[in-house]
Amino acid sequence: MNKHNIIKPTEGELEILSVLWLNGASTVRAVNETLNKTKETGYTTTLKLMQIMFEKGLVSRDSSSKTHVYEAAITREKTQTQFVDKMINSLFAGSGTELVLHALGEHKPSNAELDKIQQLINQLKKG
Amino acid sequence: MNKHNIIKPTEGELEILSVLWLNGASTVRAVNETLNKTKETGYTTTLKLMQIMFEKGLVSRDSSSKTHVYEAAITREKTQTQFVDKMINSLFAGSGTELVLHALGEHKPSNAELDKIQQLINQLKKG
DNA sequence: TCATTATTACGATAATTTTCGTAGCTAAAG
DNA sequence: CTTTAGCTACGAAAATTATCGTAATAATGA
Repeated sequence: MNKHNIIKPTEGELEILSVLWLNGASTVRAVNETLNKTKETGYTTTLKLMQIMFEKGLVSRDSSSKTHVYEAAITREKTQTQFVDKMINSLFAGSGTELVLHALGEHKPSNAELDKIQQLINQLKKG
Repeated sequence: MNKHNIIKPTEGELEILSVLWLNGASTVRAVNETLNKTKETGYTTTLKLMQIMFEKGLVSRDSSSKTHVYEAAITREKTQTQFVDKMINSLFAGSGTELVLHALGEHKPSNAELDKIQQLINQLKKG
């Protein structure tokens, strides 16, 4: 429907997308099994959700063989941006910096990771 | 119901909480007017939502006078943590650092803000 | 060929969230 | 005292999301 995904995945859809991003193209059964590691879900429930996602354009599928193979049709990066933006606006008064400070405070990264962040900061300062 | 807010506000509820966090205790009318600056919403719609939020414990209210005055019952900070955690898990493979890097890349902060972030990083490295 | 198995399609239902109309109450204005 | 205006309560409906049972279909192997 919408060429440029203004469609915001629901929470359930996001879980499925996560699996697809992580594992690549997968059958419904494979996705369902992955989901069941953390959350009990019926096969047809997952199937139905993925069919709806197909209609919405969130996933594509190869239906050449009986067992369809689904693939994420939106990138992880775009979706991250979509959600991060929404959250910054609704919870951090529009300030990305606030979000960064909050995240750093809550999830203490290792020194190596801190270095990586610092590197990006230096780069941003120069640019 | 739940002593420690495991209750996740819906999107609509979050918008109302944002107004309450920003403006402090407010009447339904005041909240509704603020909401209408960016989004058309009927008065009774906002009222009903806030009543439901009261039942859920998301807001408290002073009903001593006819016109009730509502106040956020959960802190912005706790809610931020709740949503940031969820997002890190569902969209950033559990890595807070990834979220930070993404946010920095998308929302280029000013140099002053970058300094503030760097300061926190240095502090974390030492601690 | 026939029975078994795995899969999709379809539709119905439940659960949740959002929206709004209307009634009843109260205070203030006249 | 009566009318008017604004507010809450209540209930119902619409819209969205999540769940699952069942039928139809195709593939597999005996």
